[in-house]
Amino acid sequence: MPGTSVVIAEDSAILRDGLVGLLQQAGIRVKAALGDATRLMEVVAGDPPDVVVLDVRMPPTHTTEGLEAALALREHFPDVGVLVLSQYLEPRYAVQLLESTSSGIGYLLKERISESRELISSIERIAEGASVIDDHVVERLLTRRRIQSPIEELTDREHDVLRLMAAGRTNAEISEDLFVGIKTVEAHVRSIFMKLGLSEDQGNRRVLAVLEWLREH
Amino acid sequence: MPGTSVVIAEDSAILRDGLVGLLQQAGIRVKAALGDATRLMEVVAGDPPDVVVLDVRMPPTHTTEGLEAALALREHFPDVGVLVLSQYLEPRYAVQLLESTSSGIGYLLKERISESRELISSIERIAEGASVIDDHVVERLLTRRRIQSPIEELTDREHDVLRLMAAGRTNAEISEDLFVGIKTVEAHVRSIFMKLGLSEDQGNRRVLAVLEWLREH
DNA sequence: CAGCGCATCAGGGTTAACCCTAAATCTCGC
DNA sequence: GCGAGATTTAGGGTTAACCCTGATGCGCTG
Repeated sequence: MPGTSVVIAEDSAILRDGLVGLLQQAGIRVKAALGDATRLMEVVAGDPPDVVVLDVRMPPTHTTEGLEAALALREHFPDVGVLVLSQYLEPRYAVQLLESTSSGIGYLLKERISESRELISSIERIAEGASVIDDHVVERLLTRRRIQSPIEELTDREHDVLRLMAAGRTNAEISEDLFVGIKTVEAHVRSIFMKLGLSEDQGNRRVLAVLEWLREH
Repeated sequence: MPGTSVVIAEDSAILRDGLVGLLQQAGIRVKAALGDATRLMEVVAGDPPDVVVLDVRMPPTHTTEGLEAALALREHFPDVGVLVLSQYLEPRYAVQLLESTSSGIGYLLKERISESRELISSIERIAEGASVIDDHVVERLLTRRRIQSPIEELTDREHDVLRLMAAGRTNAEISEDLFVGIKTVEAHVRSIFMKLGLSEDQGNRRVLAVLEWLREH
């Protein structure tokens, strides 16, 4: 697949340089290599590549700029593939990407790209319209669905209470925080325990509920 | 400082390639670029560079291979500088490195090397025998010393109790686990609260103690 | 040896965290 | 409107998690 073209957006100079080198060596044409996402849209608009390769976290806030850029790209340029590189295992981002579209999307972990062949083939498959998701991410998603945390069964209010419990607040403090009675908080707490399967007397349920909450956050 | 020579050990092909490119472009001679630390010692022994640049986490276990390699290098080749690149902020590693020697050591965060100049100058300063520590790491170390977690003040037994508390066990269960009386566990718990500064009646002390424990583990 | 910290536990408190039942709103979809 | 679920709260329990005081024995150190 000679002639595949890409635009890179990656803030780390080392990684950016490494990507450019690897891709060019593989016969892929690098149209641009940006250090942030601010000018990404206009660069792509001016000279659309086959695939945009970008990092999830980028300046200025280093949170989800890359992801937002990816979603915006898919909206305005559906024909341009997007390969998101992530430092960590963040299935939520991958899910959000997959929900936005169904093809021409990739989500790979940087660590996993020990073999440059993996990266090259991923880009070429995305250019062809396929989707490439890191095995680790897929596995996590599948196991999550199976052993799904019952924490998602909680209502909004119960979430509020559990969040404050996880912040180390007492029931009395939580009732003040939420402007409700202590009895109400107790009722929510009991409901939380039930939904989390902490019914019987084994272990400190309050701590166990907090641990469960922390596992998801 | 023309003629500075380095050996690179970095498992990510992208980063490794990027490093080689950046350094060569800056006039630094790259004697070797390895994907893991297994052959690092013999490569360095065969043709000692001025500086070895390596990642903290590397195959096969991706834990502290890089760090151990760095310590081993300092021991056998005190004249060879070592620059450790870390993905995350892990002050412990930096401390361990600093304790092993006092010069020719560097510890930088990958994210921080947005400017390649920073990397180049760091390598050259290390080649000259200086030490380079990332500002963020230094800051964290200093603030840690000041607001040092009082969790280290705990005795062995108190650690046992807190660990079980963090596992969601009740006092009664802990007393069974440790083969002591409930009153003993209660005494330890009270002592833990006091040492962690959770004396006042604000917040659920048990949960807060667990959170403190989790922060260190 | 005298002192100190640690670990152990008793006895006797207080209270926050729990359970159960019951009931009043409110919203929402059918 | 009517049932379902969410949210709210009362009243009246039980218990685990706490506090305080005091005591014993052990090992280490000055």
